[in-house]
Amino acid sequence: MPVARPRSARGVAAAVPRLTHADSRAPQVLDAAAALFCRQGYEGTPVRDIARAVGMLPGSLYCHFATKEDLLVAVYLRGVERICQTVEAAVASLTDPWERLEAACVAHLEAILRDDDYARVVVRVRPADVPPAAERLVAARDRYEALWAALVDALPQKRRGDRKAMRLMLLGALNWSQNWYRPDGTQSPRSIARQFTALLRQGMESPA
Amino acid sequence: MPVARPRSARGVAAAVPRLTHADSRAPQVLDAAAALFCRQGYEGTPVRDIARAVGMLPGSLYCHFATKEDLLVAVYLRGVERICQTVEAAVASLTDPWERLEAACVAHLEAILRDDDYARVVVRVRPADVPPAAERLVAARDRYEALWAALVDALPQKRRGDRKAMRLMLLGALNWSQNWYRPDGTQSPRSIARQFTALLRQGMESPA
Amino acid sequence: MPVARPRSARGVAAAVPRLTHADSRAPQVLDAAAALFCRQGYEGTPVRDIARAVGMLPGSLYCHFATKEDLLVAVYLRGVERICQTVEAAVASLTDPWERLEAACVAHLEAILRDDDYARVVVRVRPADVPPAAERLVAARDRYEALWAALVDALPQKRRGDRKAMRLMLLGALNWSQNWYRPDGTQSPRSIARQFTALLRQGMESPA
Amino acid sequence: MPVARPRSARGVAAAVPRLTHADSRAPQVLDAAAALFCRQGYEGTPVRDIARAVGMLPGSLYCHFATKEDLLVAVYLRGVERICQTVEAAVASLTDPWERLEAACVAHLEAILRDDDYARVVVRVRPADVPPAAERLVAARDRYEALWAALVDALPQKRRGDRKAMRLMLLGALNWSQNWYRPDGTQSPRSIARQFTALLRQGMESPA
DNA sequence: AATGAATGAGACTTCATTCAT
DNA sequence: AATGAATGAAGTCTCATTCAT
Repeated sequence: MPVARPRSARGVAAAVPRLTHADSRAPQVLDAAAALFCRQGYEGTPVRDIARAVGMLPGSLYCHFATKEDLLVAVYLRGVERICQTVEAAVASLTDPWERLEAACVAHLEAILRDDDYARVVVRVRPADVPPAAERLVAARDRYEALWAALVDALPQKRRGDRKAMRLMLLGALNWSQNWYRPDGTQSPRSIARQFTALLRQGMESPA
Repeated sequence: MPVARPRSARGVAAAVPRLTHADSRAPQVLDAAAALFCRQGYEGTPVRDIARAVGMLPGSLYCHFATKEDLLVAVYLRGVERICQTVEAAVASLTDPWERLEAACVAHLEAILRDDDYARVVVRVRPADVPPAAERLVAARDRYEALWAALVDALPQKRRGDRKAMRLMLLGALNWSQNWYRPDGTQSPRSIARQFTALLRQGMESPA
Repeated sequence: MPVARPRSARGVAAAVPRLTHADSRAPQVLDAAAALFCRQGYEGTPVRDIARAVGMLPGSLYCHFATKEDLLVAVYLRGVERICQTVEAAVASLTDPWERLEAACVAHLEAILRDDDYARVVVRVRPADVPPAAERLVAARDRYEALWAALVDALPQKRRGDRKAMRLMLLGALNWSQNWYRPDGTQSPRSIARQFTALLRQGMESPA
Repeated sequence: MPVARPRSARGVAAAVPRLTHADSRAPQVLDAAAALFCRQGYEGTPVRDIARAVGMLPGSLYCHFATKEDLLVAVYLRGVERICQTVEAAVASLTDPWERLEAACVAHLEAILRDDDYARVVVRVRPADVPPAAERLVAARDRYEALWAALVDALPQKRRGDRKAMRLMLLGALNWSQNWYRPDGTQSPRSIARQFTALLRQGMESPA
């Protein structure tokens, strides 16, 4: 039974950066959530951590997002949107199918390994971990994969094969790199992307 | 659902009606934990669920494992052990390097997609989710990957390239299939494994 | 979600964007609070619901009422005032004591079961639920009960008996009807009131 | 609600009141919940208060009841059961219909005003306050009311009238007394019950 | 080996209220 | 008069773990 708090004024100077309306901190919340979700996972991140990261109390988050789940959905959808744009931008000026594919791989890896917490969440969080939102997440992810399907379908293909299998192989290999990539290692996202693309193109048996 | 008894053989039974060590239900607990961890993840599985699956109360699990983490470690280590054996057995009778690789892929996929909850846990659970045990888990996983390194290194290679990249690509693509594989789909673990291997061997540009 | 405008007509829009006092939405807030308190109770009604019902934000309510409690008190007092007037008006033109009592019962029931959210709150909300305001609420309710005491005391009484008991019985039975009355049932507030009055007048043993 | 005793007999009480299995405190929890629900209502009672009343931590309650709601349901159902028994016992040795009715009123009032916290909850808590359990509560309450219907139907009736109305009037008046009864007043549950019954039997117009 | 009760920390969320704008 | 963000306390509930029996 929460009791009315008496109306005493609250002390403290105006030095505290009390924010104006225009300064909605929802974007900051989103950023913090993305940063934590991609590092600790969804279940592994208490809302309190997100709140602390932006200097709020846990309850204050609910001014901006109705539930923790909504927060994840917002991050995820934005992640899909961003990586779609990133990849599309990366291939926009190219015409050769293999060049386009390689550029997409580079962009994808740079995003999910280094640059874009939102995109990282898309790869890190399993939709099935958040059952009530799973459908929407999967739908979004599918949009992104459609983009890859187009890239793959554009490749010249000298031999019979399942393009779908190829897409699954490539994207799986790229995504899984989140599990082993270390930023301080010898490989860069770009170099990994190139190697994977080359392998896929020529195979190990091709002559130099 | 008794599974192969864990490593060490153990002492004799007492005369008292106490259950002998051989009757220990630890293996059942381990099975249940593997089944749940690989489906719901480590954090997503309450010990209560594991207990219920074997008809015990939560507290009773602690007769067999000191902590939930220990339980995970036990499952994980056994998972590595089993998939090592599975893959080794699959390639044992083969000599051709590519045949060996393909057989390994088939065995790996059948294990992590269908047959072996322990192995599935190895692919599903991130060591980083369980910080205090992470090192041991990674060490075990590395043992398994060494096996793949050997398989890959044995391949004849006509062109320069990073064999490590190839291993990471292949294994990543295989493991990631846990995220999209559906048992009721048109593809079987075996057919996926074959496609991936062929792609890696010949690339998309090779002529038929 | 504009609510029926309260009694007074409203002047024309001023040139100045500031609203005049006549424009105050306090009455609408009061109406919404009455509607919600009588349906969901005091504790069961978040201020947010009240705000939403009048198209405001929760904080904006505090321009009109210092606390949620004040809001309840305002509703409650007005409820007492209104049901007093309603009942008084209903008996004003009658002189026969039993006719007056019956008319009062009809008016009371129509108010608390159907017509008057404010009056309903008086019956629904327990003063003890709002300790700091309890005294004022009870005092108001007592004013209303005094009215009933007068109606009952005016009855001719052939036998000894406790008029207070009679009042408590009748009013209790009427008020409790909030717990079982269904608007779509076969009984109307009026028919219930008549039956209760008749029973009280003649008892079950009286001959027809 | 005694729980099955576990195998071993129990030693003497230790100084520390550590309880044995046989001492399940579920009944104490239920008692405490009944005591608090009937005084503060369901929503007005935090589980923490119930826990403190039995010297537990809030979380510990969930060993015995899955949710706060389940706790209420358990209290409520038991309340119905008890007041049914109380009233049935009170009328068992009587044959005269009016004597039986009066005895029932006395028993009912003594229970809901003084003796039986469980029964008080049945009168105090509105099923509609607990939507997911409302149906079960109403069903239980209906069982009790059926008992009253039988008592009322057994009355000799000299004039036409709605027995249902009579039951609703009487029970409503009795139940509402929870809102005004004060244990330190001049009236006892018994005296109230007698007055109400007499009024209902003879009405105010009957001669002495 | 297993039980059943209890713990204590921490999870997400709600809510009346405040306040600069 | 109203907004929108934030507060801080409190709410119900979960969960790994402990321990006497």
